[in-house]
Amino acid sequence: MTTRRDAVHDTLRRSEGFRSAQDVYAEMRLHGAKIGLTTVYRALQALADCGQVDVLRTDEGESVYRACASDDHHHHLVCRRCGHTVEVAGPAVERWAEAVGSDHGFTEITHTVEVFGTCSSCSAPARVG
Amino acid sequence: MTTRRDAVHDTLRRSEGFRSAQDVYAEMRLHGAKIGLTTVYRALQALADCGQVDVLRTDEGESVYRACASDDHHHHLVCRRCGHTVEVAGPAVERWAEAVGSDHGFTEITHTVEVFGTCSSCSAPARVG
DNA sequence: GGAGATTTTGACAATCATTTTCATTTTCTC
DNA sequence: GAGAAAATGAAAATGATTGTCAAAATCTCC
Repeated sequence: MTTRRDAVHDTLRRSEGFRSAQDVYAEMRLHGAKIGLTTVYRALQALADCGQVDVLRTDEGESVYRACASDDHHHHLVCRRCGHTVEVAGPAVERWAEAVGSDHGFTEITHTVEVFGTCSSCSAPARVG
Repeated sequence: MTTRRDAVHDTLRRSEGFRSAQDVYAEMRLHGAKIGLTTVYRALQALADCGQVDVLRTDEGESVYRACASDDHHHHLVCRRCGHTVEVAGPAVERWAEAVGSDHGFTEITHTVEVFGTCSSCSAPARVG
């Protein structure tokens, strides 16, 4: 039974940036979906576990999810204003992380890399008057 | 008045890896310090605000702090087992992040980069028998 | 088609790090 | 010292997330 999970996945796919569980829940309820918050959390976790969605932690400690287009390992360039997200590859970074780790005798190296900025739309000067 | 803050900072400096506020608080109390949890939180935040300690978020959403040797921008190679931490520079990564951002029209670019692994001590085969 | 087993769901309570509140204490400032 | 301003901390509040458990949905085998 994946109806609920699919519904959650769909909601996420319709979103542009990263969304929190509470966001997803609110949006689904808004559109009339009959689903509980607990189920949204479980679906999101399940999706994250099987790699179908990416997870990030906000500065406030909230987990946010995104249904990314790319299945491959990639990173995110996220607008800190509107949340607009671009998936980016960074082979150089992958190699760097691996090298840094093994240089220091570390094994089973993983890394987290996220880039934040203000996207062009958001950095456009606010209309005055 | 910075007595408390200094005490917190000192405790952190004596630690090898990243420590949570609760950790720091427990350790200080253990050593007889008379300080409240609230104050530890406040001191840690203040130290982080003025860049005297680095902050990370664990997978569990806990904030962990570290008094780093380097004042300059740097990243961390953290042992996921024992927490042993190495401060590493990554000029190539800085440039990459900047380039990725501006390529997509983003400004005011920041980034988070952390590398995790198992350090040599921890990956040594466990003694059997 | 149906009985019973299994899984999923979701309302509610519990957890837990962190933050607020607010009265008390400490530390200036003059 | 007196009074103002800042720091402290105990306890309550917050808020995301997780656990509980009974009800509902679904599957399985006859």
